[in-house]
Amino acid sequence: MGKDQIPGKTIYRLSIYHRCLRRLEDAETLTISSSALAKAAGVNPSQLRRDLTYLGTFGTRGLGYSVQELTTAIGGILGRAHLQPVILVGAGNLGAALLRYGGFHKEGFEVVAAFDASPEAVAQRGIAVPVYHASEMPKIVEEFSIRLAILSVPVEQAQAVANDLVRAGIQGILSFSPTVLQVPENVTVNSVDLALELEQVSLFVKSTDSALLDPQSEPPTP
Amino acid sequence: MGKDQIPGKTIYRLSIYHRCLRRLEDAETLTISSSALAKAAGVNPSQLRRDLTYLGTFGTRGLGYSVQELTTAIGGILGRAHLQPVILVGAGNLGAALLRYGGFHKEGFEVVAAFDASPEAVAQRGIAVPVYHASEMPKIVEEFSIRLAILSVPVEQAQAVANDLVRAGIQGILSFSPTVLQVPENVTVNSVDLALELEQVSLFVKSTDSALLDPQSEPPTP
DNA sequence: TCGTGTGAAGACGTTCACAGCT
DNA sequence: AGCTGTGAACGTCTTCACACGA
Repeated sequence: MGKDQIPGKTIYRLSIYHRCLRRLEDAETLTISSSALAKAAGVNPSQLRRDLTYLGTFGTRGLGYSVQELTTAIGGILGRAHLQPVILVGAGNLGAALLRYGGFHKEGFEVVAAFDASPEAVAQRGIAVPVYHASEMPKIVEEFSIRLAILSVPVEQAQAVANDLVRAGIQGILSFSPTVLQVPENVTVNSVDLALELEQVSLFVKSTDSALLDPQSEPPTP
Repeated sequence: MGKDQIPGKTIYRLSIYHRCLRRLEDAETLTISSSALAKAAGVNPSQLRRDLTYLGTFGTRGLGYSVQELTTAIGGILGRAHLQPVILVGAGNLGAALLRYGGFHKEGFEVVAAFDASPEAVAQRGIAVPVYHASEMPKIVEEFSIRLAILSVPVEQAQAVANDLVRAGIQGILSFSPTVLQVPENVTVNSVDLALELEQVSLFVKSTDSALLDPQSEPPTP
């Protein structure tokens, strides 16, 4: 089929642009230039323009882009029509915090249920989401046709629980375990390893005085 | 100076290899082949070997790598000699969870102090780290020569607090705010945007049936 | 004049494929 | 036979630089 697929990195940046644009909409800005938006998003202006060409032609030469048009165009690609349901597995320390985190909802996700090995213990205040025993997970995933899961169980259990999720029909996992999960290739895993991210910062800081590393790409300093 | 700098992406993977190797050490494995380690780390064997050439020659042809030697060699690059002190700013929902998170310590970091606008409110159980008022931050950063900070304040305050951190002498920031922080170029920022990461998973999941995106790079399915 | 859209160039990262050591 | 180390090919991403439109 069409060879005009959008590269993964562009998709990632489109999400960032979309965030910035929504903030501009709130500020009732009407138009913005590639360089201004690029600065807000922490990228090079050329890159921004290149990324936008995947959507078609939206800018007005000599003026910039219509904030509203651009927001709609990117929103169309990202498909934020309705709230995506998500489950969370492992309502421990980090998991409970994620349940209280408002950021997911703001980006169009609704955590509809949480699961834990001992749900009673999670009866902490401030958690509005129902917490079930882990054994109930497959039933609920099927009942509500849920495709996304947040995995925040201890490392030792991560692979086993991931297997359960895949078996239950989950197609995308956001994992917080410091392990590489082995899953079938039709399942998408995105791993956020908090300690590793901190380590990267630390390495690039040291690099300034020891000059051993290449201050490139990933850790951005915009 | 030497032109043989190690690329950022390789550094990132070296951290992953190091983790895997330590796990192998615990399991008392003596040697491992590039393909086995690559599988555990979720990368291509060629890539692993290429990455390792930045460290020199460590493998034994026909056999593989000595787990211990490799661990030491990578550890040397990553410089995990002693515990790095870190502060955390913003001990709210997510921040408090990070304070209780053991993963940082396991990777060689010690969160020595936390700061919040209302430290009294953070007098929750289970937090071993002292929590000070935000105004005390510069003093403590200087006193203990701290270079790294974890930033987990609400979005609206993120840039202002980041400015404070930079002014206090912090050189590396791990931020959890969904904004691009503007900092001087001698300061490293690594931004972990939880909602964005979840969104990426969602987009790559949808891509399987709508076939619009390029299932490439970033979201790994090893 | 200002800022977009884009060919072309360049830098970077990944993977192949195989020579060579054990 | 097995597996590393690496030249070379390939593919991807980024940036430059400038023509063109408003």
